[in-house]
Amino acid sequence: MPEPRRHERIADELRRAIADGRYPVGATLPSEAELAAAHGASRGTVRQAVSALLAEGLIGSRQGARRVVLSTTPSQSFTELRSFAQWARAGGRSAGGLVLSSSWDVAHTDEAGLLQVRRGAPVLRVLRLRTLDGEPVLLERTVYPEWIGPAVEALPDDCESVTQRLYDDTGLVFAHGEHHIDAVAAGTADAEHLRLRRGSPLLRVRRTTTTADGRPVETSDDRYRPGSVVFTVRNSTQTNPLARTRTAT
Amino acid sequence: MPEPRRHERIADELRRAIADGRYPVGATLPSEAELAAAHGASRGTVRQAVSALLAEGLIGSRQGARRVVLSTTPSQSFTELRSFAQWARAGGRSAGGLVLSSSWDVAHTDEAGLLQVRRGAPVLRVLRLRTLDGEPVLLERTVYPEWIGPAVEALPDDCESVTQRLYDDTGLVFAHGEHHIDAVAAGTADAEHLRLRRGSPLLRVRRTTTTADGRPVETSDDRYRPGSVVFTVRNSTQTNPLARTRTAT
DNA sequence: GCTCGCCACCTGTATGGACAAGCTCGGCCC
DNA sequence: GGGCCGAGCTTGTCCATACAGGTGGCGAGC
Repeated sequence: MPEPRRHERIADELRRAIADGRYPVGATLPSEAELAAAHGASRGTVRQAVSALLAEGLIGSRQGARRVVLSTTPSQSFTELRSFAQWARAGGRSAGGLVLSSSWDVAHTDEAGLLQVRRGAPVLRVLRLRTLDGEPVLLERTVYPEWIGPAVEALPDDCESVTQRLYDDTGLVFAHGEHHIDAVAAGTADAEHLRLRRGSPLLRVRRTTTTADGRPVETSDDRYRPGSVVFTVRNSTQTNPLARTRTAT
Repeated sequence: MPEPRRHERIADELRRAIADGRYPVGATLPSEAELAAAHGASRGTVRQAVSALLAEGLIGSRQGARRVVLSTTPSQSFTELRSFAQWARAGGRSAGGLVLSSSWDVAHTDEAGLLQVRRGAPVLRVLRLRTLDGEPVLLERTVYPEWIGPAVEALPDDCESVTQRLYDDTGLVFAHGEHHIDAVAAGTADAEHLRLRRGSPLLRVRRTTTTADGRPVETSDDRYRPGSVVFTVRNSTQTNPLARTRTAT
C-alpha cells in the first residue's frame, strides 16, 4: 500500500505534515536521528528524503542547525514544465489544444543548430493555440525535425497533450528541456489568436526539448497571455525548482 | 589546494571534462565503479558528485543505463538568483546601482502578508535603478520591513551589491527566495528610467527573500528591460535549475 | 549582569557492503 | 535473417558506522 521506496514514503509524510500546518513556516523539523527512529529507517535514507524537500525549496538546511521550514506551498515542478496539459490537470483545470496550421518547411539557421540538423533540412512547423478552461492563454510555434514530424502530423488537431500522445504512440520520452524566458510585444498573429491588442506585452518562452539521450525532439517559441500564467521560481542556497502557476483571480 | 570536500572535487573534475568537450552532448560518462576507482573514493561519494551534475541539468540518469551528457554549458545557478551584482560579476560584466528614491511608508495589505508584518506597519520603500555595463536594464521597487530598514538606509546610494553589503554590515544572509515571473507593459516611470516607450513589454519578477530561518527580509517588484536579460531554465526528469542569462549580442 | 568558553547535539562527509531493478548486447533458436 | 532471451553490467535503494565541523545553550567566571 505505501510506496515501495522508503525514502519517498518519508518525504511524502514530511510534505504532508508541512502542508497540513503541523510544521508552519519557521518551525524546525525533527533531527535526522529522530526521523530515522520514527520511521525505522537509517539516517542515510532519511537524508535522501529531506534532500528531496530541500531541492523543492520547502526547507532550508545548515550544518549544525536543525532544518527549518521555508515554505508550505509545494511546487511539484518535476514534470510540470514538460507538458502544458499535465500541468493543467495537476492544478484541476482543463487544458485544450488546437492546431491552427501545420506544414513542412526547411530549417532556418538557428533552428538547425537547436535541432542538430543541417541547415535546409526538412522540418515540420506547427502553430498551436492552447486554452485553459476554455480561454486562450498560449500560442505555440513549434518546429520538429524530420524523424519525429510524421508522428506529430498523425495526431488529431485538437490533441490535448502532445507529450502524452507521442509517448503512447511511439514510446518517446521528453526527458530534458532548456527554456529561455523573456518579454516581447504581441505581433499581429499573436494579438488575433490571444484576443488582445497588438503591442501588448507577452511572456515568451523559447524552449528546446530532448530525449533522455540528448537528441532534440522539438524547439518552440511559446507566447503566454499575461495575467493567466506566472512562472514561479523558488531558490535556496543550493537549489532552484521552478513551476508554472495560475494567477490568483 | 584542491577543495577539501572530495565529492566536490570529483564533481568539478567532471564539469571541467564536460565543458572541455571530453564528454560531448550524447556521450556516456564512466560508471560509478570506474569513477570511484579513478578517484580512490567510495561509490557513495561518487554518487554525491554526479547527483550535483544531475541537479544542474548537465547529465541525465536512468536506472540500469550509463549517465548521458545532456548539455555542455553549465548554469551555476546556486547563488546567481540571489544577487544581481554577484551574477553580473560572475559573467565578467560590471553592475551598477543607483537609489532613485527611498522613504518610509506604511505596509499595504499584500505587502504585509509577504513580509509577515501587520497591515499599516512601517516599511521602507526603495526605488533602485540597476545598470549593466553602464546601461539601465532593471528597475527595482523594493519594500523592507522595519527591522532591517535602517541598515538599508545606511547604505550608500550607489551601492553595487546590496546583498553583499548587508552581509558585511549585519551578517544577514539571503538564504531563500520566491520569484514570480510574468510580463507587463511599461508605465510612465518605467519608461523614463529604462529609456523606452510607455507600453513597451517588460519582464517583471516579483520576489520575496527570507533569511535561513524563514524571516522575510524584502519583497520587490523588479522590471527588466527586454533584450538585456533572459531567464534560463533547464529541467530534466528530476530537476530544474534556473539561471539569469545575458542575451547574445 | 554580562561575557566567554565549553559541551552536547546536529548536520555534512565518507566508507563499505548488500540487494533490487533496469538496461545492453551477444548468442541462440526458429 | 530476424526475433527472443538471458547473463552481466549499471544504477537505485538501504543499512551501519565513523569522524569532522558548525550551532546553540548552559554555566562558570569576571
